[in-house]
Amino acid sequence: MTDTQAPRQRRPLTLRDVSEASGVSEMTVSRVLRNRGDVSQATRERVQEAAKRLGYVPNKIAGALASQRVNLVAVIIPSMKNMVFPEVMTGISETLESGPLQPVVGITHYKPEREEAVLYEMLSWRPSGVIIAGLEHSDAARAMLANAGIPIVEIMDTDGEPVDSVVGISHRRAGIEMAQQISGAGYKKIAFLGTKMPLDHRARKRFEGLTNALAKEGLEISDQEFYSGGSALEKGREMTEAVLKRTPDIDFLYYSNDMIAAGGLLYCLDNGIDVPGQVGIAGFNGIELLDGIKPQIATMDACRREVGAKAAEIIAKCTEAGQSFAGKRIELEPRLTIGQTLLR
Amino acid sequence: MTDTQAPRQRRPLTLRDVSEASGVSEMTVSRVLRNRGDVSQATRERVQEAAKRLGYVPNKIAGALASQRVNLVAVIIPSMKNMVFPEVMTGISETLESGPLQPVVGITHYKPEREEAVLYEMLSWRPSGVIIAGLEHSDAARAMLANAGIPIVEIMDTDGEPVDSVVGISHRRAGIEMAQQISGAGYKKIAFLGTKMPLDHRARKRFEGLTNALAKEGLEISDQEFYSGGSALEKGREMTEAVLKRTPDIDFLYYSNDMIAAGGLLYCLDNGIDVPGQVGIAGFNGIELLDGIKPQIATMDACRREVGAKAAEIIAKCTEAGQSFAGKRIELEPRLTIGQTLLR
DNA sequence: ATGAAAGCGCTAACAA
DNA sequence: TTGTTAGCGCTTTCAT
Repeated sequence: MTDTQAPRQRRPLTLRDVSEASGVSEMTVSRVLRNRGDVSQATRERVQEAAKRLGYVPNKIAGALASQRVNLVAVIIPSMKNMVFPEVMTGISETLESGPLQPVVGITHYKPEREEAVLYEMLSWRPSGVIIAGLEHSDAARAMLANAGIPIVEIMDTDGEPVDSVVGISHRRAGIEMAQQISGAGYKKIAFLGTKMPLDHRARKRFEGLTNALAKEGLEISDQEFYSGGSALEKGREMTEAVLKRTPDIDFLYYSNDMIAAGGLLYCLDNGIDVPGQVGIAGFNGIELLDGIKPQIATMDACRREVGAKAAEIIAKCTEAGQSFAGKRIELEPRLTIGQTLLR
Repeated sequence: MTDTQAPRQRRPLTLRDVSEASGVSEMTVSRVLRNRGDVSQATRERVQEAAKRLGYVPNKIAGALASQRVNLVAVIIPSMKNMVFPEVMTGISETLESGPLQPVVGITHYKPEREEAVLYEMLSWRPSGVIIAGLEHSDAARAMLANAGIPIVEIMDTDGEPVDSVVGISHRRAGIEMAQQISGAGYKKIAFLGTKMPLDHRARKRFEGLTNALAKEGLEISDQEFYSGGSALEKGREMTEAVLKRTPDIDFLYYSNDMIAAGGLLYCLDNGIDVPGQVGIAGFNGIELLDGIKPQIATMDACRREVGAKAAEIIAKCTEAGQSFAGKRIELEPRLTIGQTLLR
């Protein structure tokens, strides 16, 4: 166990300390530590040895100020409470890891005023780019994004006008496609169960897509049930029970996410309700966690990881090229899984 | 794809711009924007108006360098791929939100060398504190932590010597307590199913606690099965099938997390295996998501949210008090849930 | 209550 | 290949 015995100093070490310890100018030390410019092998080694011996850790704050380059990407998402955004984060992290950029996360709790505050906070670090969930922002937030002078990628949703770039799926289309599956399978009495939607724009758009498409087939939503907070699996059970008791002839349950759909499925199985014969079920998200549930739930994959990866890629490319705007529009195809809870 | 006409590549606004626009010195503008010092109401309003009109966003990089204060907390965790760390993050975020501190996350993928790199990276931002998962770090990482001159909180695990503070549960004790439940219920042929453990120190400690405690009762682990990657629910099924086929007289399945335990439970239910009569099942984590599964799985809560909250609190208090060391040790009590998959 | 001057620790640009 | 000189945009300190 070779301990590098750095003294427990109060004042953090600076380049000057390394410079003095190695007898080389600060500038050359800086060059060595960043692998920049031509430095002789001998000098390089002396500097590296000194830095390591002292336990020097560079100060990025100073470096960023001097170079006008901040290798941070602001990531602004509504929540960490279900797997959706952690998965997006995973895609972002994995993509950025190969380069110099690092993600910094801000959570909005689905509140526009929090989003505004978090965005302001983030922008004050002068990040190299912003990845932000959704296309709906307050006017002030949009203004900040538009004037930040850095690439902005709005993610998850493509139904609307982005400030700069957008990566995601069309939730309207997702709702429409599911409606086609449902009506195509012959279901007639359809219920929608989901989160309270005033601020969950993506769930709202799926709902709108669904109802519009059903309307074209002469069908309409026969019952609805909403929740907020609590254990999703448990809420799925409760809401399903409420709907089926209130409207016993319901023959299809469309949930706004897979977790509540799984709760609903478990409720049906427990109560001897035949799925998909008597009642069909579909969710949304393609949560990998649930792949093991039998019967497999019909769902659509929101491509969360890929969304994160593509968004990060846009920022990384812009940063490399020194551009402050990308103007890309990437609409991914949500993969439909029929599973065994929807007749075909 | 409509291109917005926003003026790109503008030089970001500085205090000087606001100063000129409001006819007040930079210093006074700075005071207004930070609510520091005495500034007349009239000046204050003029400055705020100008800042808002121009859309000025302060530069924290410069502010941090000048003030030697960086309101960031480095959070270093292994992964975002299951709900454990996002929940810890939620606890941290919620606690920090009321103050000036902001979390910055680094992911290690359970790799010591990544941990070292991420830590170095993080420390170079000169954060106000570090929250890092686990007590096992490379010598270099420990040295960096010890010499950083800021409060360090190691989280999730209390079985070992922290650099500074520690908040978590004892995984050894968690294993021991579960062993007592298992043997107390009369199970004799016990299998362990979990992640490959070389680097998952916490799962390893639970395993050790379990085997030691079982040994005292004259019992030992009769079979083991490990996995890595993939859908946890699915893996739970597969591993369970493998174990039960290989060792048909197994009467208890102890899983290293609730998700694979749920997969195992579903496998048993599908195959007409009586739980908990024929085979008992227990997991670990108290994943709220799974509360809706019936029968409810026996598990122990790792207090993830609370761990995050307490850790953040320690950093916040230290920062407020200007201290660089806390030396706190907070061992939380994992709550045991017997559920209906373990006889009593 | 307000302002002027002097850095914070580093890097860009140029000089030697 | 190495060193010198000016800042980066803000806050600290001290003067007014």
